[in-house]
Formats: sequence, structure tokens, C-alpha cells
Amino acid sequence: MNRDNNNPVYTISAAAELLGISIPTLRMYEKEGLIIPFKKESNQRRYSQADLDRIKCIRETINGTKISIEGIKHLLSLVPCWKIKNCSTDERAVCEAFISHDKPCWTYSHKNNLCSEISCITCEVYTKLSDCKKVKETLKSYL
Amino acid sequence: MNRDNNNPVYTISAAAELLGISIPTLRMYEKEGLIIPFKKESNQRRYSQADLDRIKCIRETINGTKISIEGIKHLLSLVPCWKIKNCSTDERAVCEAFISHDKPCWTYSHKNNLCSEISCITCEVYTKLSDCKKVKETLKSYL
DNA sequence: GATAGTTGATATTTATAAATATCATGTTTG
DNA sequence: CAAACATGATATTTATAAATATCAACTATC
Repeated sequence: MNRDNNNPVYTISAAAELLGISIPTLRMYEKEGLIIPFKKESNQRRYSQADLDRIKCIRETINGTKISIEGIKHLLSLVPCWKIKNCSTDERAVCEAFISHDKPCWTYSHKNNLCSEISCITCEVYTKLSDCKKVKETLKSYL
Repeated sequence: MNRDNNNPVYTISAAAELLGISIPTLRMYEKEGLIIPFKKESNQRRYSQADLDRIKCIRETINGTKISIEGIKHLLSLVPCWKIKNCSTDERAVCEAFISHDKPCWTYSHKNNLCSEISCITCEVYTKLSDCKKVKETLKSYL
């Protein structure tokens, strides 16, 4: 939402510096599907303030609550994206995000469905669920 | 449901033997709120076949999928017990299981609400959710 | 009433997730 | 066209969750 917050201005070294962590750690979080940094045409990553905030939250969850990365992925897989995006029954039937329960929806390729039209990096399912503490509240709002 | 499966016949040493794990591990799972073994008047634990199956599943989750115990607890906290048991709005407002998101509902004391009348050990919320892989299916059925 | 098995608690070991270091190769920028 | 920084990949280290061992006190069973 906030243009400034979502402006991808930090290089990976700047982001690592600001967060006090190493560069490979940032790449690992991305590989695990916890963050989707902006990528330039040349494939270089650029991080926004929103990304940094998200990563801070991820780290609090891993190091504070002791939920493992695998646990966080499973928790985020429960976000009812099909409700949020209003998927049809037919689309759900063939959607990995709807069917599986081990990874967040934005880690799938989304071919042949409603989400193939849009970019996960700006999708509300991704942006609003930076914090897996919010999963239950989100679920309640649809139950 | 099955009388045989839920018959608490195994001592803790027999259960540990059958599962190929140590006694302190069984006590740990209980302390973490993942299992509720039957307790005799003398406070001794007795395990049923259903308990053993549940523990096998817990171990597969911890050692197979790499979700930590803390992660499993968080996942199980998302089970919509208030829907399953049909809690009133007033009851939900003061229920820790409804409000919090870090432990399964059956780990709370349930004073002053609908659940204070019943025993978690036989409650369908506990018995049907031995496997946190079932959480998403359960959620879908209420969404 | 003696033996075997239980209790909870604390201390220790083991297994492994999380984080980092290092690499050869590629890209950006002054 | 160098110097600085990026890339992905693999190897290594570190931190800690998970499991176990051990304890003194208590309970069951024969």
C-alpha cells in the first residue's frame, strides 16, 4: 500500500547489514518461500522496507516462538487464499495451494488458474500475511 | 469410538517398548499437550492403542516433516473447536482456546464455559485431530 | 515387606535446523 | 576495464530442539 514501504531500494548486502544477519540467510528465507524480494532484470534482488519488516517478524517467530521454518510454512499454507481471492469450485479442484498443506500458496506456480493473472508479490494474501500470528485471525474472519 | 482402540491397557514402559522410544519422551509429549493419556486414581498413566497411533503420527511429523513440537502446537491451535462444539459468542469471548494461537484447545483448563462439562480425552476435537495434517481438511469443512 | 515399576524433576547427550563461510562465476558501476 | 558486489551452490559451523539418562521419592504387586 504505502509506496515508500514497498519501494525495493536495498541491495542484499544493505538488507543484511540493516537486519544484522548474513546474506546466505536472506537467500535461504527466500528459497523456503517466506519472502519474495523484488528482482531486477539482471536477477539481482532488491529489498523494500516492507520486506525488512517481514524478515524481522520471521526471525522473531523462528528464534522467539521456536516454530521451525517448516512449521511456519505449514501454518501459512492454511491461509484460505481461495476465499480471499474468491476462487471458483473448479479452480480449487486443480489448485495446489487449495489441496496441499505444506507450503504457502505463493510458492506455487499458479498456472491455469485465477492467480496466473496476478503477481504474488503484490497479492494481499502474501502482503497481509507477513506474520503467521495473524493466520488465526484471518481464519476466524472467514469461519 | 472403538472400545478396544481406546482401552487404556498399556503401562508407560509397555508403550515405550512398543513405540521404540524412551519413557521421558512419552512424558514430554504429554507435557507439551500433544497427548492426554488416561490416568488411574493413583496418577499412573495407561495408554490405549489409539494413544500409540497418535504418538506414531506425532513422531512422523516431528522427525519426518521437520515441524517442531512448538509448530505442531501452533497448528493444532487453529482447529476451530468453537465451531465444532458450537460455542456461543459470549463463551468465545472469554475462551483462551478461541483467543490464543499457541496451544491446542485441550491444554486449557476450560473453567466457566461449555467445555468445563466435558472431558477433553473423549472430545472429538482431541480425538479426531491426532494428525496435524488433518487440520486443513477440518478448516475447509467449516470455511 | 521386598521387587519391580511408577512419579516428576534435573542434567546430559544427540541430532539436526539455522546460520554462516567460502567458492567459482557473473553483473554492476565509476 | 577494474573494483565492488552480485549470483547459486556446497561445505562448515553454531545453536538448540528432541531425546535420553539419572535421580530420590512414591506406588503397585506378589
